[in-house]
Amino acid sequence: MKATITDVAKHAGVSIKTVSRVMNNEPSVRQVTREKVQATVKELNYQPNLAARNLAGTKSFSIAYVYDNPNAYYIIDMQEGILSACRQQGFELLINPCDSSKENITEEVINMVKHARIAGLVLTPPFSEMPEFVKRITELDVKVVRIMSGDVAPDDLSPCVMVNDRDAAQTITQHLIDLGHKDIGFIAGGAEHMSTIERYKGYRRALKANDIVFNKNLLIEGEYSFEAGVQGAKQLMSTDIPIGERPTAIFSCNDEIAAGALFAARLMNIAIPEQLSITGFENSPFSRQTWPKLTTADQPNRQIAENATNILIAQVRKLQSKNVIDQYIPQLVVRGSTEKI
Amino acid sequence: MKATITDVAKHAGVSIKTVSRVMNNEPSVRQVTREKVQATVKELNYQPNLAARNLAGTKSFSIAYVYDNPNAYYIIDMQEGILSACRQQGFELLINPCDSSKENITEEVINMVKHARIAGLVLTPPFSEMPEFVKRITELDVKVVRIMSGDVAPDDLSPCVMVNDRDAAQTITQHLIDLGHKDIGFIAGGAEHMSTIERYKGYRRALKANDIVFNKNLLIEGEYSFEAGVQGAKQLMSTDIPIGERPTAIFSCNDEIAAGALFAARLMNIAIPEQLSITGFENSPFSRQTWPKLTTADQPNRQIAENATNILIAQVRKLQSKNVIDQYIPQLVVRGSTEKI
DNA sequence: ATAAAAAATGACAGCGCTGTCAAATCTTGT
DNA sequence: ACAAGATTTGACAGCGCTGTCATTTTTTAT
Repeated sequence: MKATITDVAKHAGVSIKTVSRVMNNEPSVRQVTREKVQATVKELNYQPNLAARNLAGTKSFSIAYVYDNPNAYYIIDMQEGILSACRQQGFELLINPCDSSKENITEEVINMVKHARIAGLVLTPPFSEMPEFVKRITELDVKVVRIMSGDVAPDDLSPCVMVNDRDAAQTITQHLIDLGHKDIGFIAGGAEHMSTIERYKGYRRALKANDIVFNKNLLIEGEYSFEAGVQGAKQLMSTDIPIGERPTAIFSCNDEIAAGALFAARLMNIAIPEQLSITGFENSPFSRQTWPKLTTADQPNRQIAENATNILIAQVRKLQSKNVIDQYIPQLVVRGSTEKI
Repeated sequence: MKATITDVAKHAGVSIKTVSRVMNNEPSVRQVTREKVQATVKELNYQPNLAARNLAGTKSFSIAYVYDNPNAYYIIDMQEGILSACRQQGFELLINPCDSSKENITEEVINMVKHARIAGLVLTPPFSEMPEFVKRITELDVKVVRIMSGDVAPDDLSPCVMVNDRDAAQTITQHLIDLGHKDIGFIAGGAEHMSTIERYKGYRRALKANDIVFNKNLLIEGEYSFEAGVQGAKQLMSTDIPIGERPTAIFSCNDEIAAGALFAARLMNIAIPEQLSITGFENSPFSRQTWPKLTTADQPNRQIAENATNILIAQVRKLQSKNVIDQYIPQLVVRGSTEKI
């Protein structure tokens, strides 16, 4: 029924070992032989049996996705991207929900990696941003790829796919400035997230580029939640503040915060976007579930994950030894929550 | 390093075949022998190698989760429940995001099942509620478990874990009635979802039980979205309707709709819960991200999925041949969005 | 107690592949 | 043209387990 390596070998008139060599991109196969085998593989639609490979060889064809993130939409997107790359390359995906705040989480993941004979790990925040954790993992005989916020890799421990939140945040802020806003509030996410730091830097950079003096009263420290958005907006738009000193726009560190800010504005009878522009970040379903819909920044999570996984697999297969660093810049999506002043 | 079946056999003083029999719960092993082996297994912390099992045997130890659902929170919960059961029972989980509206999705899934030699499938809505699809799948040599809305299984094709939305909806409605509400609006989800039908039935049943006449002007057909909630609430609370005829409470078919309704109420300057009580369903993160927080119904998705998977695995291992039907009733969670009239 | 039937156990091949190592073939320099 | 070396190819064992079937042990019937 399903073609095996023996079938391919017979059809191609070579030994199974030669087929094995071709399938594993090993050297010491003449070009003509290689092509002959590859043609047969295609003809018979041969796909190596993963169980047999894992059993026979010392190599592994398992990739694990270790995650801990309250944002289900993000996880699902990532997972599907990773899965897509794995399927295409004949790897299997093991998913591993973990609690990153757990005392001995590092040991736990290390055990898992050893026990399940994992070839590579895909890491997203917060794991990708835990230096000690990453260091310990990379000391093992496992390849790692990190997806994280920033423009350059923090070290050379592994390939990285960087999400340039800074540039994207600058673009969003510039969008507000272009609309005539000068007093732009900033509601931060949790300071433990690199993304918050990066987005803040982008915001500051845009102000600077436009010679707008930063007003620290417009900065609200918060966390990535709806509630924080509500509180932040209330604080920024408080009636205790003279009208002229209230911001005319609010940069929220993500869509959830923005939704909260929008909500608060509504409570305070502030018209959006007429009296106040609000921006989000992430282009999550949230950003389409508000009224007006949120101007935000879109990052193609699925694609980022697929790309990262391909980089990881290239390392696992030793096709690439140096640590590739890739970068994505989230793109501005203009919707109804921002308007000219 | 890791114990193999040979190690266990040697330690226990039996042949590997006997160990194999014990591991697979096969008959023809004396009780004393079985216990001796089991003790050794525990002592050496032996776990059968999945790759070898899949390779050698005709049986499979792979469970697949086929899903298609826009609600990421639901999927993540389900997935983690399924994963937990699989881990405990030595099965592996393959995840399979699919597009249920695709023309030939049935063929696609069948191919996948055959190709990957899947032992069992976990199905959630919408797949679990597609009779033709389920029928085709169960004709294969694959076990299936369905998680779906209802109180009794629609047929005997597979074991089912039923989520009794009807009773839960009745409880929610009763809660509103107990608070003194008589004019209770109902904003439906998509009619293609069993859950919508069931929740509607529960709502009607509660009215009937309290001798409240159903007013069809209070029924809004919608879909599971924030926007539908906004529109539904606007319609129900329209100023075109004489004040006395507007509802004093709204039953929304899920939290997302409820969040929309809440939003609309805010727009119309209707105080929640003073002037209008609103209920959700599902106890999703949504229900905690509104102000006031939503009164809703909680279903332990993770646990439901774990339980369903255990039932599935029991079938796969032939420990259970008749189709177990289990039932969960979502529980009322009272929060700030409902109040005495 | 003994033969026949039933139950328990084990020997061994083989699942599809990779790793090792030996054999065959091709290059190169003279 | 030929040996020495380099490259390519293949034969075969074995990964850890299950399925088949033969063998041993236990039970049952006489």
